[in-house]
Amino acid sequence: MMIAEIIVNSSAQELNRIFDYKVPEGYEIGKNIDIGYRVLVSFANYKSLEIGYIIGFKETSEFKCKTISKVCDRSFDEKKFELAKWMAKRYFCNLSDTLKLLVPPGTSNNIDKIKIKYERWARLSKEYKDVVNNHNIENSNYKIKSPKQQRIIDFLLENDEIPTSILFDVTDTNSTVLKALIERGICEDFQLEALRNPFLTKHIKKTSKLELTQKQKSVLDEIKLNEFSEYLLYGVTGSGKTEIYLQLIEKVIEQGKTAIVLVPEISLTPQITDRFLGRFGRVIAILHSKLSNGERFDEWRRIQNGEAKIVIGARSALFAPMKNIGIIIIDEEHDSSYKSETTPKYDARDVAREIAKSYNSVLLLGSATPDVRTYYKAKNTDAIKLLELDERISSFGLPDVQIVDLRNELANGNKTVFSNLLYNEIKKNLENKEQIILFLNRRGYSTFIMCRDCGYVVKCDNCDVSMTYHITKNKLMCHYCGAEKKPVSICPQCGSQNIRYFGTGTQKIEAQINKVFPEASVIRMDVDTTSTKNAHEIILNKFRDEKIDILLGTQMITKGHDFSNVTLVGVLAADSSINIGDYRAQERTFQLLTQVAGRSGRGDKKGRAIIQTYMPDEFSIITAQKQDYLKFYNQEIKIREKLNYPPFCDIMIAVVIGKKEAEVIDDANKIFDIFKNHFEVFAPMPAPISKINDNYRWRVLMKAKIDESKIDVINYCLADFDSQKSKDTKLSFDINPNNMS
DNA sequence: AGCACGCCGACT
DNA sequence: GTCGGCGTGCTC
Repeated sequence: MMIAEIIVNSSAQELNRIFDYKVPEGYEIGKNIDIGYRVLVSFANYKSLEIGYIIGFKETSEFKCKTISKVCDRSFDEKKFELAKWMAKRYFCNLSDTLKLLVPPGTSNNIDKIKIKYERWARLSKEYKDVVNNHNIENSNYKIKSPKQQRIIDFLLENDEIPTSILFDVTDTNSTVLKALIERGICEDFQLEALRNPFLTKHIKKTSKLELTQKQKSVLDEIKLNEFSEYLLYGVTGSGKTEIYLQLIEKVIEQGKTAIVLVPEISLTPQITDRFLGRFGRVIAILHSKLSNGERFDEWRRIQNGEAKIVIGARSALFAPMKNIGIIIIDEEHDSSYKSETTPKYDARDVAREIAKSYNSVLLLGSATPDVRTYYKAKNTDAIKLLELDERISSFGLPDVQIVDLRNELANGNKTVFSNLLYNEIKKNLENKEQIILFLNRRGYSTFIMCRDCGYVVKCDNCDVSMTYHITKNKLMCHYCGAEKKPVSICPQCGSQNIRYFGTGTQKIEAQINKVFPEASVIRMDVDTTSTKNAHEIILNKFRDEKIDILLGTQMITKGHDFSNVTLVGVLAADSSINIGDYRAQERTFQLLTQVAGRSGRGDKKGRAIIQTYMPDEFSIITAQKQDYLKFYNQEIKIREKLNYPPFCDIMIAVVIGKKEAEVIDDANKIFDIFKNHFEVFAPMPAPISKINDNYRWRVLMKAKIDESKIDVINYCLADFDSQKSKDTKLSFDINPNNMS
């Protein structure tokens, strides 16, 4: 009697354990059943069968076991299983939550929903071909009178087998004509598995290896394949990082290995995928959130059967069923999309490191503006090797960046969103038929209080963090230490009463452009205009091909696009990212501004960028003007050290969520009591968004330097809390989350 | 979690 | 009487 150990597909904490089931007759381990197989089992008194995953076998069980109802496909191998176990522990979630990542996305809850797609093909019958080969057509009963039928036969003689959709298209016929031929025994039709193609139909220029500069060559030589090591490739925008990726992957493929390339939310960067497609063709699979479930399923299958050797995708592409991974590349490694905000709340960079270790392969992080934590680690430890590319390949170098102090504009009576300088430069570009990108960072919902005369922003006395206005309490609060202040109506710095909260959206700007520059054509790109499939690509292609004058957008326009005719970039307000109430505010501002400025002057003309701001003295803005990452880093790291922020510690955030505020507060206090014995814990306080969907949210913030042993302590504390907590509350727990909840 | 069982109040 | 509200308990 063989017993299989099974994890059921439920994220309920209570069911986060192994259940034993009998293996049905006729199954043999290693042959048609193994660790990683997906099964259907009868579970509790559920009406329908439950999905489960086999994670082990044994001879006997202390329970009287039910038998597995159905053995499905194999979802993961043992290496992936080890990874799932590691992740469940490292990210404090159920094994079923991490196992779910290993099956094709969209199939974890319903296996039968996605089906293999079939396509109808046509060919000539063997009998007919025989007759043709013996030149007996004229004498046979296969003589054709209909010209349409003749066209199909001629085409099939040329092409052997062909999907009917193409056949009908080329020969201008239809299925009735084919049907007649089939009835006469001349043609046959058959079904073939079809793969859905996620690429927008377009021709991609085949590209070949570029000649590397001396700097690129030495970087390439420093990366040693076939052993685990982690590298940070710090290279200024336009320094040729992508070509290094391409040549590394080429080497890896030559060795018969595979490669994973992560990019930030891939649908935003068609240019990167085009470049990979142009070099490698369809050995590339692509995985991202905008794919339909069917497309994703097919890409997954192409990877599984070995047809695809290179995967490009968002963070979840790490879990594609690749074998023999030779390199993992994470482009724009500082991007926040690499950190998952939903369970399991993993950081793709940590998971990638774990995978690279298990395959003895290389992890390469690339960025022009590395995460301060990554750069610190590369600079101060042996864990990451630092590689640098400090020259832009374009002969014009980095764009000229000018800063406009919006306080002066206001003082001079200019109440529009365009400073005089930006207005004039836009005019110039419109006259010269050169394109413009305008960027507005509308990120976040947090409002902030600022003096329009002197630029003063209310900050917490204890932390270097701007304070957020809480309307329910009518108070300003610090999201880090919980300090409160009364809202100010008079500027404490200059005494002005001209105090306002800010928030302007791209739509408003679009209307203003139409008014101020009626002669210009504008295309807007933000969440509202890119909800449909391939919308990003369509908008960007339109901007490029139809020579639209101005591209206006949020974050999403900053990533990896290469428009040679863009010579002016305008940042309408650089402040909104500084005042987001987060210790990473300066870092994000610097990254954003550097990236957006880098969009300018990528062709054969010198680029310019204009940054409008109320805070021209902020070091993130000053260093972004010179695009001087090292100067920014050196200043930022000092502040982080002084205030004990990452990389000098890690920040843990526990949020208790529930309908009854008293229970929520009670549980938040329990968290505080349990964790205070092991960590530096701040007193519970309402989360910055204190109520969502009628659920109260209280937050407990902690600081600690996290290592493997601390992970054990946290797991122990969480289990302790779980045994004490109210049934009606939920806990969200995350280390170094993107936002402070 | 998801589902049934079971114990009390309101309604044709 | 019984329909149905949701509190309780179990899942190999």
